Amino acid sequence: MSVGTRTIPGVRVALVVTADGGGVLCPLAEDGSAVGPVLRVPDAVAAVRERERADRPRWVWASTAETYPKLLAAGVRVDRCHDVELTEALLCGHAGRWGEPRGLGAALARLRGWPVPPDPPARTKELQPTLFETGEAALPGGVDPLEALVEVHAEQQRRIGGVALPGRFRLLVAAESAGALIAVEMGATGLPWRADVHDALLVEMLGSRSAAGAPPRRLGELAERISQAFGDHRMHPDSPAEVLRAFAKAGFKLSSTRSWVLREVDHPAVPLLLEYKELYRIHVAHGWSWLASWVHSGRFRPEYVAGGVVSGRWATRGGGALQIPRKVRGAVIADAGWKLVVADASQLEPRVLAAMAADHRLAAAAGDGDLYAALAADAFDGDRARAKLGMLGALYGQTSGGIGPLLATLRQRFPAAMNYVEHAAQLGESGALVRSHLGRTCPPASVSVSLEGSEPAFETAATDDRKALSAARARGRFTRNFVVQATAAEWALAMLASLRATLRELGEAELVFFQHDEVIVHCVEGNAERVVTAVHDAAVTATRLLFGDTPVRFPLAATIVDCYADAK
DNA sequence: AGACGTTGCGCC
DNA sequence: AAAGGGCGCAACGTCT
Repeated sequence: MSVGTRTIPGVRVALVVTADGGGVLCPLAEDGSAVGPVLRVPDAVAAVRERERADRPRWVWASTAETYPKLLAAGVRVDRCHDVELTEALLCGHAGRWGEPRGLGAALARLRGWPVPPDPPARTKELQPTLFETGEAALPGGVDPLEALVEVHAEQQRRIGGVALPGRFRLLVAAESAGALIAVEMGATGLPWRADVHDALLVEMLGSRSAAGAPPRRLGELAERISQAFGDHRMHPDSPAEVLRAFAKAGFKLSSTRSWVLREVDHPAVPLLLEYKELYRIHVAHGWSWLASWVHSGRFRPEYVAGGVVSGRWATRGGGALQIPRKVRGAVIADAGWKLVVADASQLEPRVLAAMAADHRLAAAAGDGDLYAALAADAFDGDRARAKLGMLGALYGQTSGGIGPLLATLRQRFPAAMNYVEHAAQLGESGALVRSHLGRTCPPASVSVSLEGSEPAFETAATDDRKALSAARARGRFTRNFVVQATAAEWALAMLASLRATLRELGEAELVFFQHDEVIVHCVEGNAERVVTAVHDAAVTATRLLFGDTPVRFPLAATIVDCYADAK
């Protein structure tokens, strides 16, 4: 079937998919102006497939999360897109108007000075309708969806050109949009997951399953022994309140039942409780009911939410995909004849800081090996644990736990890097906004914090001052970490997008998992070595895209394994 | 009963 | 003396 799209010029193509599966397309120039006629086709999927085959334009659409699953379900993958919704959120954030409705309807309303409608509620996987939906419902009556899309996109391109560092922001928009494509693809592909192996792991840890409603055998036994340790006082070990009461009866006043609090208590129930907590956690969070809800046909298919975290990290909806406990990773096993390539960026955040701050001394000290070991040799008398503690303290704004001397050492050895995070913290404390390397902007403080102007008239004033100071410090820790975490997320997205492009050329290799600084590729055995090379190349590409010719190295450790648990 | 906040722990 | 960033999830407690 020919829809004639090959003849349409334009590096971008705006696309609206209508409820009946038809499509409306319009070729655009880079600046968003239409450079060809609007084309109506009866089959949007076929039109996209054909145009993609021809010259892989950048698809401009309202929402990747909304449109792409349907294309993908029909077997159509696209190379690039511009996600209007995600871009709108980035632009609003950059302008200090964080959290405003980001949908096409809202963006158009702002543009035309109309009342801004709220975003339609996010649709979850389970609630996906069977037909295409284009967000038309979110547009005021009488507005042509394609017209709205083209108009908003052109305005976005203009706004992008007006930010302080437009080149970087363009990269951010491209990376965010690529991330949205990958999130949909990865959610559809799923992570190879052997339910039989998972079940065996659970039985090994928790004991066999009991009758419905009853805990697994070992959990039940532990609960029984815990009760005995409290003098046959019947209790639920998973209820913090009951545990506190039981300890109080035994003469221990505890501030909480956190494991590090329990560890300090000399009582026979403590080791049993600690073991119970660990197993109970596995049972409720990644036990048999998780397995039944989330693993089907040998795949764990979580729903990834690109741009779901303010720092640009992904979130997930359901399944807890970003918190897979190490103890169940043994169930992640490659298909027969296939391998897993597990790659993670080593100490990504300190390296990102070194690059952002152009701290050549930190770059040189880090090299391309174990950053903390190198730092330890360089400044901490070989004590790697202290080097790591100090660096993480600097990134998170920690001051307690006796790390003061460590921070002092770092400040002395790497002033550029330390000044960078200190400055970000000061900006946050004074109420200013901070941005990532590519221009993602932090949200404003929800409660405005003012250090000045408090009237010390009553005795509560001192308390208020303390509260305000504490809130300002918390804000400073947030902005301090934001600049690094958000830039690390950008590096990871750029790496992922580059890797995806290479894997498409390679074939028989698919991205199956991504978590902040770690990626898993599932590929035929014969491709594994090439995938490892692709991973390393992607790291180099991402580094160059973000930081140009920085001396900072971003090693990406990749291992070829059959089972996720065997990596690192 | 349902909304919402808190606790505690999993991951980075 | 303390003052550790970002999430998701399940269970519990409180309010409505």
